[in-house]
Amino acid sequence: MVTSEYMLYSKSSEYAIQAMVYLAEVKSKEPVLTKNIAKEYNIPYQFLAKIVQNLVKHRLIKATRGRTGGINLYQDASNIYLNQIVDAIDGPPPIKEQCAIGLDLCSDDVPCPIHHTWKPIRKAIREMLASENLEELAHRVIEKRRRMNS
Amino acid sequence: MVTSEYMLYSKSSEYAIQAMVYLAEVKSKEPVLTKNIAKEYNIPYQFLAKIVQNLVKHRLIKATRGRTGGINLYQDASNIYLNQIVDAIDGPPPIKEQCAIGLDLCSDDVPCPIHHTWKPIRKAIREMLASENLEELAHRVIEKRRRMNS
DNA sequence: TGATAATCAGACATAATAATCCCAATAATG
DNA sequence: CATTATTGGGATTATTATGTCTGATTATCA
Repeated sequence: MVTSEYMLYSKSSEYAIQAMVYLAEVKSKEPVLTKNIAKEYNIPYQFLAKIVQNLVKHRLIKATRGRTGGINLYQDASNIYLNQIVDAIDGPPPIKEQCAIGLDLCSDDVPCPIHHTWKPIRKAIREMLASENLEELAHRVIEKRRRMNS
Repeated sequence: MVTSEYMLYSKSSEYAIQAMVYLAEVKSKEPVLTKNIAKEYNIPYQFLAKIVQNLVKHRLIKATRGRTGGINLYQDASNIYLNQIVDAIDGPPPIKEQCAIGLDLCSDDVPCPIHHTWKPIRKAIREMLASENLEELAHRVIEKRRRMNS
């Protein structure tokens, strides 16, 4: 296999995050073209268009149809967190905690072999996704650009 | 999509870990049947057989062919760590650190938007996989069984 | 030595994810 | 009102991960 790294979410979610960070970054009142976002981040346009449709359904993005159409954030960037995006695209996390090693039945009482090590890490990941909002992320992207061009 | 949880390794690696924990658990001098492991953990037999072949090539398991054949750990369970198994099946981790958000170019100097939050978590995952050895895991599986039957 | 039972190896099949295509619906503009 | 440029949405294709089949090879045992 050719796993690159630990997977926190699907490719679709990754693209969704990138697109929404872009929207937060440009802060445009005017609708932004999905096409342009796709070009900017090298995302296959048609594929991103599909993902955007999904984000619209979940009211994370609002779309304007027609000639001068495009997309915008549905609400203020500071109110949108990564986990909302991931949940919209990949679906919400499972109710029951999953055993990292794939053994069914795994709880605090009857833990799987790596339960106690894995649990705090999973918690950290969840908290990371739940604490990062688009406005912060956009700021950092801008900062990153600045550094790279200096 | 239907992502269940954060993916630390492929399904193949998961099965590989389960099989090797089983071997560590039974501590049999005699070769153990792949078929029995598959049955015990509900792993598709033919698929597990493939994975086992791979583990043999990477000298994590030794196989005995012929009528009384089967598989055993290549070395003592206390010397085998999870990351070795995952690396054998999924391949070693990438040289360059990957950006969790899929933006290329991401380093301590020019970090991606979630670089500082993600980095310590990734480190924790790596350390978890590098610190858990099969003997420990096997002990805990046995302990788990005991609790479940009481 | 033939029957049996295991791994080995490569081709094949299925399912999930990722990506593409095509056209309808919508809306601005000359 | 025709043209143009956008999103909407269903069908299709491509790629990758997962799983299966079949036969060869190896070794034991009656």
